[in-house]
Amino acid sequence: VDVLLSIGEFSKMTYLSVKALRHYHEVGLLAPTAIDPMTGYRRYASSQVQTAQAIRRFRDLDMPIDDVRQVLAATDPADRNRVIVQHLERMRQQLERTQLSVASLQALLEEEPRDRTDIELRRLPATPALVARQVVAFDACGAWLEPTLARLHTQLAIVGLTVDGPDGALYPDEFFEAGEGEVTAYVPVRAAGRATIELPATNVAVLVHDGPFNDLDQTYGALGTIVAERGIGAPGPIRERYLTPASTEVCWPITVGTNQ
Amino acid sequence: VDVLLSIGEFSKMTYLSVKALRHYHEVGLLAPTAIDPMTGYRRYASSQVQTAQAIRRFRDLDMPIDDVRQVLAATDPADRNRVIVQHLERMRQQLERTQLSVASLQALLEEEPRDRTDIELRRLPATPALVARQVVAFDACGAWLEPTLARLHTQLAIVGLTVDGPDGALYPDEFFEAGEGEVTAYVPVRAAGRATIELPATNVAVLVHDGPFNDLDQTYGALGTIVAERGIGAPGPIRERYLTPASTEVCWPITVGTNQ
DNA sequence: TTGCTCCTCACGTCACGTGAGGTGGC
DNA sequence: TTGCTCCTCACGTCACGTGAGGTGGC
Repeated sequence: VDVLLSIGEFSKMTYLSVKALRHYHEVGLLAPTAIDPMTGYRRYASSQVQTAQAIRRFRDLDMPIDDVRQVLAATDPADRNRVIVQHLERMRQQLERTQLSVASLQALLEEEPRDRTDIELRRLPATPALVARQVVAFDACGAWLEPTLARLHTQLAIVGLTVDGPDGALYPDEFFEAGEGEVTAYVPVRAAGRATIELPATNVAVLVHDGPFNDLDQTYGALGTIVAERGIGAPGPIRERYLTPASTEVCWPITVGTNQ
Repeated sequence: VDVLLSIGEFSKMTYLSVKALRHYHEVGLLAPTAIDPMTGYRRYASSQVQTAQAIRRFRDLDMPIDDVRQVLAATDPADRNRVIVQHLERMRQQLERTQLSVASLQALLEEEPRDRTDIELRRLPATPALVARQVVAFDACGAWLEPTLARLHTQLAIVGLTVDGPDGALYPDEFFEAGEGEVTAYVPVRAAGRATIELPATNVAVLVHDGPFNDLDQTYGALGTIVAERGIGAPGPIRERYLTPASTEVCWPITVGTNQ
């Protein structure tokens, strides 16, 4: 037996507010089974309770409405599970980042800020490298960079090139200023080959960052401040060189060379 | 030495997008140190980098801008820490809820839905009780209910009244339909006293929920469906009775008594 | 008849992002 | 002069919430 329920009854049974139900109808996520042609009253079938509860649970986990729509539309249960698992995985990563972020923030609030003056002016020579370029959002960068560098190393092995120095990446201004930009991940190689590109030489101010990536902003702040104080800033992408998992060189473009 | 930075330089040093910086200026969260009167160009002092980075970290944790403003405005470090700790505590609870929610969802997707027909029609007699009423949002209810019932028990002991049955709460329709409503938490007592109120008698359909609170929606769905199928629904608040930590009676108001 | 439930429509919220159109500095 | 950075202003986005003004059913 399938009864028709008023929006109020349906609301109590699904924990969805009346406003939310009307919204889901409007955007086509969950349409009532029947609509009274005279009064416009929405009538929901009791068989819709399960679907509505699933919607609420996904929304509680901040799954976007479009994704929820996909889950519900998937006739193939494999498709459905794929979307759900993907979202739960994103959630898990999000939780992890949040926890790291909280820990880092608490440490920051307790510590004295370090005075960083150990910068070095250096000329980065032209570097042949295997590269990968991609427009990446600021928040999505970590998740992109790691597998991409791994992939480049695999390619290197296949082509028979030899690694010549630490991995790195170039970040253009708009990556920071607009929150999205074309990032270049690279692995330097000993000899140029068909698949390689030459990164141009640049003058940079370098500051080494030791510790978790979450605190990298501190090094950017310190380095950028020193460059600005000396008035030696130059246009061009910022480069990061990943010396070890716990140590990163931040290279800020400047006008003068090492001869200063 | 305190240099003035363009919005683009400042963006790179703080990981805040230019759009975000302009927004923070507009809402008065972070004003540039100087504004070029001719061009309108914003100039940020290098000493503002720390503040801006703190803002970004709080915003990364979804702290509302108004709360961030409070943190920054707090001259008293004790005040400041209180706001931060409060927010981190909210974050922690949020994470916990999310994890429970994910686990519950995964279980739900694997299990067969149970067919619940073990409902009982019952007349709840008029009940003298010590009560606490409060307008509570749906999402904030759990956090309110538990300490409130504990407080009522403390009061009881002081006044010398005797508990007479399990704790409970009344939830009016708008609590579900608008996502906020005046919830009544109560502890039944043996004899009415100056501090007690009598809950009126009602006829209800009862379904027992066993298991985590996260799955309570399933019981609401099943019970509401049965009540609707039989066409015996009546106006009035829904009552929950907390038999044990793992077992809750959901009582849905109906028109008929136990004599059906 | 009264109160209750439900309806639509327009606008608000939050924290920005998008994009048009334009200007200053080198 | 050209390209680059920066500016304002108006509107869009997302998932609803708010509130006005009104109607049907018992």
